[in-house]
Amino acid sequence: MRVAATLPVTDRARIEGPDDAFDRLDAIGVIRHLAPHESLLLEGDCADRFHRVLSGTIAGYKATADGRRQIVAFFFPGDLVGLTVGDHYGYGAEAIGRASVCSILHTSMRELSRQTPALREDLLVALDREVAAAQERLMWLGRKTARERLACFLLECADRNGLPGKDGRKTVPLPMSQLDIGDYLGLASETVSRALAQLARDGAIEILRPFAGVVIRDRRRLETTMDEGAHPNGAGM
Amino acid sequence: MRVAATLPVTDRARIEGPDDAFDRLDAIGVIRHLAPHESLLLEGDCADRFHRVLSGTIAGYKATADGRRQIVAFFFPGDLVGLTVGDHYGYGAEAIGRASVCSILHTSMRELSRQTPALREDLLVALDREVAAAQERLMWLGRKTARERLACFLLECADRNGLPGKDGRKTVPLPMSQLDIGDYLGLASETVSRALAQLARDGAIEILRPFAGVVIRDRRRLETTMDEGAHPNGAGM
DNA sequence: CGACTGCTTGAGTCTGCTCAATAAAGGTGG
DNA sequence: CCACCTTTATTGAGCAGACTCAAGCAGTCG
Repeated sequence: MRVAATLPVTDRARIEGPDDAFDRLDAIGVIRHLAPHESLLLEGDCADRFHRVLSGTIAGYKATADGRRQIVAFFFPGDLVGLTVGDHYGYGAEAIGRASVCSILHTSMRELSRQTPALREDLLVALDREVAAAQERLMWLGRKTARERLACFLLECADRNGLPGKDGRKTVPLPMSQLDIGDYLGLASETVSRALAQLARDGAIEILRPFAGVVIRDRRRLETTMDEGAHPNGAGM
Repeated sequence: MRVAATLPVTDRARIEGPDDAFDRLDAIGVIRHLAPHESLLLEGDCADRFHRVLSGTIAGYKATADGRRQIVAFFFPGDLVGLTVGDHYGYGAEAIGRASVCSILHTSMRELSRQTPALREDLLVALDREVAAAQERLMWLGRKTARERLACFLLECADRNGLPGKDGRKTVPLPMSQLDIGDYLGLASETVSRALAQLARDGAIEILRPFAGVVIRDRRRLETTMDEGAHPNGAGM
């Protein structure tokens, strides 16, 4: 898990980071390359496989009939997309930019996990993490202001994909558009833009131009912004 | 899973509903009775056991330093509380009213699952359902209006705990307070009260007085309300 | 080098918030 | 059994955070 985001990836790219049994998945899967915005799977589709991200970023989303969209997760290299034991996917998924994945059929997976019991355990861990992540974000969406959500998001991204810099600074690549960030945080894209601008004005971050990420300039300040109080929607105090 | 909500429960109560391997858990667990608002586990505590709800309702929640609270799940009889493979709980949990649970140590669980491989599978299914539920609710909190969230919530409760009535009507017991519902839906309790009142005015539901649930009077109308459009926060169109 | 897409910024507005006061239940103890 | 206190639900008034709409500005790509 956890890699520098978008690296040129050869056909059999190795994901860096702590070795988990998932590395073995690459051997039984099929590589697929995705163009920007190309769909990987649709909500409600019959779930006969899942995908391991090799490069790029994948967005998992739910949509309503009238066009509203909620991104339920961003998947980075090493992450598993479309993991479920049900028979239908709970969310759709599409590539943010160019991306590549390794697709594993449930049937192949079952076979492999007979030989490698550790895989079952790791699957449990992966699902567990997904639960924790989703529940953490329920807190964001239900009880935090736009600024707080942004701060939480940036710190999460920093911890997952941040590139270390001098004296605690981190460059955080954000491959997704501000519209996508809004759909992830339950905000309008304009609100994302304004909140980012304000964090930059406050000296917490620096925005990379043209927009491609941020540099964390004052992590402490960002962390206090995560919980500064004020009130999610509506009114005064 | 799925039972009539609050029944007088004897020490070794049997949960109704489709037999799952979890019934076996009751044999290796310890019964515990909880008073209203009594805490079952704390967020961040060392996770050495989980709990199966026997009777009553349990709320799983996260809280910020400044007192904001987000309920991440309601647990009804048959549900598993505090299920994780990590070593710390991701949320706290407390009883809504009187409740009883069966507490299973991870060590006992491991032992039992060696004998009963089906348990491992069911655990996966349980976690998978938790993921799906949390992600569904991300959509509610991120992209739905107060009325829509309420409609979604009532229909979810109806499907889990609803008591069938004549011609499609269902009595839906709601053991939690409106404040709890608000903390579940990311709303103020006043907003819950107002949204319920409006649904009742529209003829979709009938509110049981004193507040203890609702009767679904027009399910079709509730279902269209789930997605009626309009816009989550803020402004006009 | 246009046409697009994505980001920024401004103006105005609505949803859901806070604060506040009242009413209705529930629990407790005399 | 009733008075009292606490907790929960209702309803009103007013406010503000985040929305929509709209215009303007880069960058990017064909």
